[in-house]
Amino acid sequence: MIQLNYRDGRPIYEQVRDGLRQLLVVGAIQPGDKLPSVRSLAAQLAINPNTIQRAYETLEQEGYVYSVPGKGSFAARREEIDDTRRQELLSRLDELAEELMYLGVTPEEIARRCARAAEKKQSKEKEGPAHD
Amino acid sequence: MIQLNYRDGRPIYEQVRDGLRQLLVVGAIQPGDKLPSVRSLAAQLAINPNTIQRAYETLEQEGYVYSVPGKGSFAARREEIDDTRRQELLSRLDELAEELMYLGVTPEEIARRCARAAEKKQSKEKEGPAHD
DNA sequence: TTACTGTACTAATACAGATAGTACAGAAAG
DNA sequence: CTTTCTGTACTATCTGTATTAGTACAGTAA
Repeated sequence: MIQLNYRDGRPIYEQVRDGLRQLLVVGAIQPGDKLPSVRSLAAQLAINPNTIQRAYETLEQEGYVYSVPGKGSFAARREEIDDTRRQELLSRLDELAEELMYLGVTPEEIARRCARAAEKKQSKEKEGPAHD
Repeated sequence: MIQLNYRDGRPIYEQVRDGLRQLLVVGAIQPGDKLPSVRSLAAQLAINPNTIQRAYETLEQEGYVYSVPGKGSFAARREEIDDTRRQELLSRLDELAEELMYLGVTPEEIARRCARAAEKKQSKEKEGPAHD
């Protein structure tokens, strides 16, 4: 489900967080789906449950998941995701585009790559149940 | 010249590295220009020279600057910058666009932001001397 | 020579990531 | 109710790394 890389300089909890977010973005985990429990995922990845919990905490702050004590953690609907995450990504996009153009990449090339990513997403898109 | 933020979780040498790279990208530092020496910049920012040196090392690996013992560190020409940096940025762009569209941002909006960044760059662009 | 430059070490400190262990409360199923 | 799962909270401990401090060497230029 998630691949850890101990040689990577990034902390484990960040790798778990980014890995789970990626599963949500590509649709491997649908809105409303139940995520693995803190303890089960920790056992599966052979790491400490506290590390998993930290990853879930940050994902909950971003709005990607919500947790219910005693029940579990679940994938949120896209509409529920906090706008601050969107704004942060847009800021990163500006910096990224600016540096890419300094390196000689044309705006057309950048737009082309974004469009290609758009095609990859249109092949999915289903409806997930609400969580109320 | 560079603003340090000790509350930020990022290491100081990363803040220095990113700050210098930003100065290069926006054209505040032109190709061929001499960068402040390791010791002077360290004194200016009130940090240890070793921290500055580490920032310069990584910028040199990326190809943005080159250092000559006894003379100083200089901004490289854009053509000299290693292609691995370009490829890494393009990969990040793909992930960024994918998540942004998951959050409801349209490809048109993404392209519009990139175009705006392009306009900001066209107002500069001069010629810097070579370093041979 | 003198003073600057980059570079390369070592040692010590401080902080964050990660583990281990324990504990508590809510939810679901027997 | 009991059992078992769930998320959550807290402390203690170990480890790696960021950072500082200090020293040293070689190349460059006035």
